[in-house]
Amino acid sequence: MKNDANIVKQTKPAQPYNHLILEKKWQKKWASSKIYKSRESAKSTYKNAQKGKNTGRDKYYVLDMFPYPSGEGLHVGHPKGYIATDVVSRMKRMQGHSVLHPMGFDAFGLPAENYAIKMKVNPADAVTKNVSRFKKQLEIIGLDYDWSREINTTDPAYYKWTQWIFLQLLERGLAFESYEPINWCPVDKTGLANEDIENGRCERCGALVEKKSMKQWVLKITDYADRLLSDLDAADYQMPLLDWPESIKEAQRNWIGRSEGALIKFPTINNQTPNAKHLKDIEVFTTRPDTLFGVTYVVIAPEHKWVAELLTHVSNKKEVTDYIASSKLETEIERTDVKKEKTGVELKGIRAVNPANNEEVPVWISDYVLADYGTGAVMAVPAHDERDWEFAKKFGLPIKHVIAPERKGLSDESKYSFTGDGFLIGSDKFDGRESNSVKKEITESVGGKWVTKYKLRDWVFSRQRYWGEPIPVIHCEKCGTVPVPEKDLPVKLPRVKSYEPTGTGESPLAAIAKWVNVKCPKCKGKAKRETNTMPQWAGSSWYYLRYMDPKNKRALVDPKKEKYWSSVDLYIGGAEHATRHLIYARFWHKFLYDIGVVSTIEPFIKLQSVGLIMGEDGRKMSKRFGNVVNPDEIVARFGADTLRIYEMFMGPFDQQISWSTDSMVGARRFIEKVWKLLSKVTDTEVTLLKTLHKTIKKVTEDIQGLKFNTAISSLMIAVNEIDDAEAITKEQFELFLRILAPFAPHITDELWNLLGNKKSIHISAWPAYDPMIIVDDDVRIMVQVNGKMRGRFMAPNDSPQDRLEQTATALPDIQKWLDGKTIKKIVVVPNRLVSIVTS
RNA sequence: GCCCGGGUGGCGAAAUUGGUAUACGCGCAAGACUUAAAAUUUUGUUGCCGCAAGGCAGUGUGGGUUCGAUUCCCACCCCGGGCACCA
Repeated sequence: MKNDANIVKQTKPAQPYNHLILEKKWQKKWASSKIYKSRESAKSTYKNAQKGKNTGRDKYYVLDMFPYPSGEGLHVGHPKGYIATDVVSRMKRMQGHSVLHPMGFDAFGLPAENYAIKMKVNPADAVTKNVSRFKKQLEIIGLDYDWSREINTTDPAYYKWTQWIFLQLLERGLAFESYEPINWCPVDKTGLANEDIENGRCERCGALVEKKSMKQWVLKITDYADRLLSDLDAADYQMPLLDWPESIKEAQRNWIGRSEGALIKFPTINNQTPNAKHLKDIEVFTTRPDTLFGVTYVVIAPEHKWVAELLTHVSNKKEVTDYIASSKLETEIERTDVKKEKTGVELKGIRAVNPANNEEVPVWISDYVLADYGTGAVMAVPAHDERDWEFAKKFGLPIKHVIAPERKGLSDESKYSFTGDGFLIGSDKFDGRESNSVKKEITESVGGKWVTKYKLRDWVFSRQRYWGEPIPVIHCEKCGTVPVPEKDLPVKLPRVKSYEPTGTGESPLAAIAKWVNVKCPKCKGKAKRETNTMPQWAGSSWYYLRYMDPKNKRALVDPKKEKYWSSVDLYIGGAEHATRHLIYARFWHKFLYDIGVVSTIEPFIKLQSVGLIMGEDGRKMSKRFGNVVNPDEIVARFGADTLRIYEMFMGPFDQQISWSTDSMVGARRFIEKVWKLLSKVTDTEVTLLKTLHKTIKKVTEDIQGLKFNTAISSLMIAVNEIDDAEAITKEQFELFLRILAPFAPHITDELWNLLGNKKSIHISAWPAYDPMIIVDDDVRIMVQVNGKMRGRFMAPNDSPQDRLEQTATALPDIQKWLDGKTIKKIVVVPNRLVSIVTS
């Protein structure tokens, strides 16, 4: 019936769909016609922003987290995010935005270096090779990147500016040398930042992390802790509230870990001498100063310098030093294990004085107190803190209740520590007060200070590895640490034969005398270069700015002192970067804002995380499991358009999902159906307009909202309806092709071309829907009786309520249920339902 | 332990944010085409009862609010993620 040749006047003979020929053809055409070349530049972005209140409305900067080019190449999961940005970027371009959609490579760092060591090649050569492989793999997917802006973090012209930013940090005291013990990975043989550790293990290799004291460069990210936290929720005059997934915001909040509390000084005395000589003050940090009267002892972290200072007054020196030594041997994971039994030693001969009631309490050292949080010492209130409770129980220390859950007094007689809020008891003049309301008052009464503390630690920035940006600093015997003058940047990483980590705490660069020994820039005397390199995250902390320069050459600082570098409008990548890359990049961006280089306070306005694609077996895709699916093979077999449709249709974009090659047939059938629609194009007017306009609305909104799966579903519905119809006009088919184009760029450009269009569909205008066409003339009204669906009928749009009531109650299907009952109430929802309640 | 998500057919998932639960796709079953298979195509596909019309149940579990709850509230159970001896 539907193939009746008398009705369908074909414009073109049907030809078989050959994705291999067709996709290659269009990829070549796009490249030669340069339709994806971005006109956007940092400068034009800035100028656009200056034009009016519609800041950056014209430009649209959509960015993928750039990959590090591993030797294994891409698997089918990697392109998911890239396809998503591609879909958005294509729609935005068609909507008339000046789109910036670039790609580059994050090629410094441990993964690249370890791969090179394993394969026994120089990392620089491995990177070059891997990058070209990655690019080939990306090209066949038909992504609209502007490759003229490609960047590579290992390019000296690039890392010159990574080094430049370091120098700016140094100049402002935000980069400094530290000798504090840091986390050390014994396998990768390098120091690590707090962010590089997962459950006490090296995030890269899984080795147990050790503590090691050594000279380190550290960035003072903690100076930005408050802004990194508050700007997650702050809208600014020039910047909307960050449109980020709540889970990532929350992960950052947890990571930054703000808490408010009191600093309180406990004087210590030597209680062996007759007149109790005052030794020094131990300052503690507590979030519960309301429990101050319940303090029964004080604990200091064993490695704290105060312990060493007090040691001469301690009568059990040996015991104490033994404990300090043994706690040093513990790994981070042993020490911070929640379930670990408490250990500790009392500093005998010393007492601390509770400033609230002048009570003398013992002083202990224990590794349950962390040296690098708060002040490294705590006041212990076993009655109201679970850790202190456990410790007190184990060592038989007194427990004193000072908070009662209810006003009347203790409800449960001290069987456990009560950590909730309540009413003060045994607290002198504060008795009866509500615990929460009295914190600041108690703090003041003992001369304490109300402060804010963060869990965020400063960023350990040195790596004792070869493959990273050299830290641009020179150590002079006379002048000390001297920054490399800006004119001498970049400090190039020398090409070497041996680049394996030494494990000595020095980087392999230290062995290259020719490179290390330099003249001091200040006094021209003998000096040595800093041989540590920057961590993997350095280059990626500002790379999005580099893309904004069309020629990739402009200095990061504008000669005219104009700050025009801006933000990314949409940023897509893995959620695993929540507390690493995304914190570091925000930190650097804010710093660059402070020194006048960027014009915005946040780097990424909208962020979306990609859900991982797992192997068919549900495990992470990995060579190890043999479950890796290669995109090249999928593209060869099914076509890039099919791969794109499939990956976008699999499920909600941010959700983790297992790959299924079998399920790809659905996407392929859809593409083939679209291909066959060409034979339905005719002059005859048919009633598809409403369907098409509804689909335009849905697809436009869904792409905007990154709901690609439902966008494709509505495209499928449209195809099915067009297929069921007898024909479609050229104009209507063109409407459809244009909203499909972002998802399936090759086949749509081919069909667009076959319909007689000369220019690419991807630079055609995105269709607008007509709200008048979308409105339904008749709507379906449901009828409920006592909350159950009992019937339905059609009525003109916007029918009056009484009219709907009448029709509904008169329906035979409904009469049946009303028989013998009286109507108590009728609820009418316009254009939707009539709900009847009977007795 | 604390904090974020989430739990819907055989499977991946939809649901205008309080208004027809299961759209779209996969799979499966039956039919058509075929010597046959693949491909294609048609029909069906939440469960139970029924020849059917239809009825009853049904969105992790148990309660509640409402004419009406996948959606809101309370309690609990599972799954994923973040933080965690952070005082």
